Amino acid sequence: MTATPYPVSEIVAARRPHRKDAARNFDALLDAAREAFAEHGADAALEDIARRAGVGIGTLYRNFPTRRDLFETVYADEVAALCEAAAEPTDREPWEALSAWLDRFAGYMVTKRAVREALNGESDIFQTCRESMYAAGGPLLERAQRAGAARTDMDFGDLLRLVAGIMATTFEDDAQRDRVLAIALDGVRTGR
Amino acid sequence: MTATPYPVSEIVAARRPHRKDAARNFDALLDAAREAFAEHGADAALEDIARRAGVGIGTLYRNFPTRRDLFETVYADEVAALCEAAAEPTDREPWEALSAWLDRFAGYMVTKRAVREALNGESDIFQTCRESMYAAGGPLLERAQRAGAARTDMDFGDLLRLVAGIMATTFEDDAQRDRVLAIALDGVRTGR
DNA sequence: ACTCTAGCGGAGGCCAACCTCCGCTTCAAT
DNA sequence: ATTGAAGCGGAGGTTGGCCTCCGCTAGAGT
Repeated sequence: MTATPYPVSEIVAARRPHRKDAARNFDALLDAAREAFAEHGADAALEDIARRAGVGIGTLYRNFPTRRDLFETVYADEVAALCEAAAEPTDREPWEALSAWLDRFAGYMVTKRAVREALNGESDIFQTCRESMYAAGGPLLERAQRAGAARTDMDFGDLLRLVAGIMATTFEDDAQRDRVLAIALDGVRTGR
Repeated sequence: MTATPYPVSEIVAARRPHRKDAARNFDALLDAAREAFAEHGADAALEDIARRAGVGIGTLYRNFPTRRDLFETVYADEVAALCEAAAEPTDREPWEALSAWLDRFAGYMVTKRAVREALNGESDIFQTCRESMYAAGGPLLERAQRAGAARTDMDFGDLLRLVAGIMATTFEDDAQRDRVLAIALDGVRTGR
């Protein structure tokens, strides 16, 4: 529970209202939106989100004047959590540490696909998210590369997209997804 | 131009009307839909598709009573073309032949993402498509495996999803996409 | 306790896309 | 050439999500 170590964490904090009831509604809306986007994709009905959160549609629009606003905030909130996960100190092997974080990243991406494609890269917030993400996860790859455990002709962006792409696909079952992800990561790993 | 070598080819052929004007409209609608789906995703407006095709909305609904019908037919049409590409005889090395076909597959998937996610696996036609696809492309992988050029602890389905997932993601530029795809395929390749 | 203001909620107008329906047109079989 | 049936198209009713607006509620400072 450290204080906003990444710029992306500020994005949500800055929007959160001060009054108690308003803050509660804000949180409820964010939760409801996350859930609805995961379930129905990017074009989930805003009225449904308000209903899930137990607030009026007016309250939703006050907090998030546009659909895009809501997307951005949900997304930033997720990314902030992910960054904090990467920052937690670990005593694991370089490859293990990287691979464990990628698993976590993969888990988030399963539900975040819809949001990502809706914002489609044309957002300021996107830039901030990317920076925070790189700051948080990049060192994990670099450490693995220095240890000779990961190929050096790729960068962290390549790696994220590789994993994100695989997670965005539907598989027959989780076993197949894991198998495919493992094969792809075999292309990344060196030594061993 | 051989006669419907794969079951999937029958799907479209069976729907195509016999009267000359009707057949022309059917083809125009399919083209327009393919284009619209690639451009606007799965929720392209049907009225817009009819307009592109230069036919009335009534004609669209007569040929494709539901949105799903249209999706399925467009998708089946694409898959049929892809299967024919795999069946063309080649004198290339096993790995080269596989890899070249996967490139073609990748190209199709770029635009087909929307359709795939809309049908979301819950379609009879999907099953037929998969069978034809496996019949067409599976031998390419098997040949590479027998030649010791591809790992044997994966099947053709794993491979397709690996490629499909990567192609479904957005990249900074085509170079990054190619780089990432190459890394992933390094995980598949053996020997060399 | 009092006040005053930030915040609440949902009725209702707007609009865009869906889909039906039916009078007109065009094909092709005889 | 005739004719009847297959096909055409788009007007318009229907649905459902979007967003505004304003009278009411309840938090927080004094």
